[in-house]
Amino acid sequence: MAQEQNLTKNQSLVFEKLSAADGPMSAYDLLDELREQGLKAPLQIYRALEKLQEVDLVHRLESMNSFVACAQPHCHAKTGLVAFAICEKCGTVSEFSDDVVQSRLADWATERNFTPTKTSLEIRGLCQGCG
Amino acid sequence: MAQEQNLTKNQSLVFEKLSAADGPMSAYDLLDELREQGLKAPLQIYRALEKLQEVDLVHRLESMNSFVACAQPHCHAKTGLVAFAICEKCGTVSEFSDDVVQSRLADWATERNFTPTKTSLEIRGLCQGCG
DNA sequence: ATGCCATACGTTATATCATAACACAATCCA
DNA sequence: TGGATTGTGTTATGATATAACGTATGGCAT
Repeated sequence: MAQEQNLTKNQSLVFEKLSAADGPMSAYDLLDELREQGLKAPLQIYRALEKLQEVDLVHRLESMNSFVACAQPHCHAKTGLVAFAICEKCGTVSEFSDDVVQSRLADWATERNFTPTKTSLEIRGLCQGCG
Repeated sequence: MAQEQNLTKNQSLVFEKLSAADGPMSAYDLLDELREQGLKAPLQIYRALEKLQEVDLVHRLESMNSFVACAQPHCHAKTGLVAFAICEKCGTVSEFSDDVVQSRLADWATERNFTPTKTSLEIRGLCQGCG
């Protein structure tokens, strides 16, 4: 944390909105909800999101072009690999990580001299309540 | 296999083009290259891609909004989970699968009564030659 | 304090990716 | 034979993302 202290106005607005949401939001969702705070252009959102991803406060869900506030900023910055389970019915996103998966992937990369920069792991499906 | 026999004209065109390519292509890349074969609209491409994904001849790379021909249609249809390593410099995509990763994720899902429909696992980074 | 650098901001315009809606054609097979 | 399913073609539109430009702000070494 403490990172949250360093955020600029736009970054804070986006982060607060995303944290308050109960699920993922697209950049344009965020823009719509932040117009009354003075934000007017997509780039303002995308730039804030870019920074927030850099400092691990926000994750991008590649499979649905949207964004979520990180569930536990403190932990995951260390663990590296973050995975998501996304319910296609109710939209709930569960964030988790798995050391075994992580090390298997690290092994794969090491064996092939592949240098990973970012990994995305997303499971689409139906959650307990919706299954 | 044999599946390739059942493809329609548009599906074949898209699959052939994608198979001949040495890397991923976007839907609009495909459209540009298939105009001379008579394809004119994005939907013709997207519909073909949709079918090709259903029969496991093509994969979608979520992190880059593009598509690749499946490296080994016969095997992967069984294995279920397919992972990709994507070089951000040269664009090369390596397809692989890992039973351990797969079973860990299956366990996670089972424990939570989550019913997976599709999983995407993509590692961005630099390949051996580009690292 | 001055000048420089890195970072963020605001704005307009544009690029890129994807689907809705409608009408028509081909095929299967009950 | 006629209904269901799947594929097609077309136009229009929606949704997501970035380029390019200029300005402003804050740190910090001189």
